[in-house]
Amino acid sequence: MRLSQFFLSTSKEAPAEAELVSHRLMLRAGLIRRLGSGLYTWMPLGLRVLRRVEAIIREEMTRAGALELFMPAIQPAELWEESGRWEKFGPQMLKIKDRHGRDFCFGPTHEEVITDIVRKEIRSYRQLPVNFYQLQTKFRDEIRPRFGVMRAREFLMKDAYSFHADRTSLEQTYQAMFEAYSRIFTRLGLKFRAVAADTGAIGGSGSHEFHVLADSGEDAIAFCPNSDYAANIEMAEALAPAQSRPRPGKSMERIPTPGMGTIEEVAAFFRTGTDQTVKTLISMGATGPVALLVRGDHTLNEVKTAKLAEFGGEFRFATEAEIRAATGASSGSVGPVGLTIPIVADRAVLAMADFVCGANEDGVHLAGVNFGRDLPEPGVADLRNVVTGDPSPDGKGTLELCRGIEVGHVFQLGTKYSQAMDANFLDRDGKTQALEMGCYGIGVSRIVAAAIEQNHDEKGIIWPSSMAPFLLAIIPIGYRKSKVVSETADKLYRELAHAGIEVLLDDRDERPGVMFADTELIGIPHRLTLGDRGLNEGVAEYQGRQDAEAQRIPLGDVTNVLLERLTRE
RNA sequence: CGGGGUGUAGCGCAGUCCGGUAGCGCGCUUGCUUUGGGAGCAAGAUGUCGGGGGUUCGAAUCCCUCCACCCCGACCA
Repeated sequence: MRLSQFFLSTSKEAPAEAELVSHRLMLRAGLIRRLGSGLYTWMPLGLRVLRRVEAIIREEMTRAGALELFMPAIQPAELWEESGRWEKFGPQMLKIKDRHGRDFCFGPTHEEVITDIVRKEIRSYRQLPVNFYQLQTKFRDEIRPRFGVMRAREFLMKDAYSFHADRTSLEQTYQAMFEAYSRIFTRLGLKFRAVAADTGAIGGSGSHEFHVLADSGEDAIAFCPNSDYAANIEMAEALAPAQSRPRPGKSMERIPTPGMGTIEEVAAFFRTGTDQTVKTLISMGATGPVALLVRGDHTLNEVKTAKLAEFGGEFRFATEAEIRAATGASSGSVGPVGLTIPIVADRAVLAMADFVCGANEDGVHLAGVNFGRDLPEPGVADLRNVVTGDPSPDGKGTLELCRGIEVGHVFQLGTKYSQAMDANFLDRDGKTQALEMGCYGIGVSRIVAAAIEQNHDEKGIIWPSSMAPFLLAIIPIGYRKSKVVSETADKLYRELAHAGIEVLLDDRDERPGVMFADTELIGIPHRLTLGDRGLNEGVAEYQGRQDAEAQRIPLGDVTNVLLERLTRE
C-alpha cells in the first residue's frame, strides 16, 4: 500500500477523554474514532488489525472443527421469553420495537438463536456433535462503557456454540476449544493465562476465562507459579489455615474506643495487627440479615458469599439502618458476640484466638475474644479473597496475584438452554433427550486493545507481527526529490509486495522525522529506510520496531534478507 | 443508578471567580525557503463558547433547566 493512497490520521495529542494507554494510542494512531459512548468506528488502519485477528481466529476455529455461520444481530423477543432471559438479562439488553410494535433486542449474545436453529435442524444423535461459530457485532448496554473498545457497548465477538449427545462429547469439544483458544492467543503473540472462572449469569458448570496479562486489567487473577493452577479471584479458593486455633490466653474485655470505625484505627489503638481483628459485615439475604466474619486484613469475596445457602440466592450489604436494627450499633462497632442473627465466619477467622472485634455498642470494642468461650462456634465458609502468599488450592506452593483483561471465555452449559427451549434429539435407543451444549466466546475488538496494553512504548504501539496492519514500512527520504531514492523504493516495494509481504510505502512528501514518528506510532514491526546517503554507498537501512539501532543491508540483498526475516515469524 | 468532574476552532488548552462582544499551541490552506528524527518565515481559513430559558444596556462569564462526555463503584467478551 502506498501511503499516498491510504488514509492515515495520526496526532501528537490524544483527546482528553482517553485515559488508558491503549485507548490513547488507538486514538492517536487513528485506529478508531468515537461516535458516542461505547460506540466506535474502526478506521481503515484499525480495521486491518481487526481483520488479521479475525483471520487467525477463523483458521483455528476451522482447525478445531467448528463451522462458521452468521446469525442476525436483531432477535425476536419470543426466543428470549422462552429461555426466560427477556426479563432476567436486565437493562444490559437493548430492547427495540419494529413498526408493528413487536419486541426485539439487539443481540447481546446468541444462545437463544443458535438453540432455535439447532432444535429445528438436529433430530438424531447421528448429526452430533456440531460446533457452530460466527463473528458478530454484539450490543450490551453497559452501565459504564470505558477504555475505548476495551469495554464498548457495541463490539465484535466470536461466539461458538457446540451441541452434543452426551456429557463426554461436550467435554471433548470443550477441551478442543480450550486448546484452540490457547493456540489463538499464542499466535497473536499475547502473554495470557487460562483461569478457572465463575459461571456468572449465563449459568452452567465448567468454565475457564482467558486473560491477557496487563496491570491495567479489570480482573484479578490468582495463580500458582509452581503449577498450572490459575483462577479468577472471584473463584480462587482460600484454604483453611494450616495451624489450628491457639488456646485462649486472655479474658474478654470491653474497651471504649470512641470515634474509631476502621479496622486500622482499632488495630492501632489495641497495638496489634489488623490480622488480630475480626471484621463483621452485615449482609441481607432472602431470609434476612446475616453476619459475615472476615479477618481484619482480609476482604470479603462477594461472589463466593452470594452462593452461600444462608442468602437463598440474594445478596447485598445491609444499609446503615438495617445494621443498627440487627446489631444495635453502627457499622464501625459491630461484632459477633451476642448477635442473634445467623453468623458465618471465614475459615481464617475460625483459627483465631484472643481477637479484637466490635461490641455492638457504638464506640466500644471487645478484646481477648474467643470462640466456644465468649460466643458459640459460628458457621464456616470460604468468604474471602485470596491474598499473595496464601497456599495454592492444588497444594503445590503459594499463590500470587496479577491482573488480566478477559478476552475469552469457555463454558459448559449443559442442558440449561436446550431444556428451556425444547432442543432435543433422538438417541441410539430412539429416546428423546435434551442436547448438551457448550459456548465459547472471544472478544475480538477487545483483543486489539489488550494487545496494545501489552505491547507499547513511549513512541507508540508495537504490534506483534501476527496482527500488524502492515509488516514493513519503507521510508524513502526525499522521495519527490531523488530519482535514485524513488526508483529504489518503488522497486523494493514491488518485489516485497509481490512476495506477499504487507508493505506500506511512505511516498508522502514528508520530512523524515514525521515519517519515522508515524510508523512508530502505528506500530509497524519492521522499517526500511532509503536515502541518498546510504544508497550512494549501496546500502539500505533496516530497523526493527524495538531495535536500538539500524542495520545496513547491501541493496542487492535487501529483498532476500527481509523475506527471510519477515516470513520466519 | 450513586459519587466526583468537564463541555470554548479538528485536537490540546487559557479566558468564567471580578459581565464589555473570544484567544494560545498543534493541525489545516497558500507561497517561499528547508529536507536523515514531529522544519522556518509570511499570509490566511475555521467558533450556534454543549442546548434552551432567564437576569442585564450588554452574558463564554451570573441564575434556572436540559443534554453530552469523562473518572470511581455494581455488570461483562
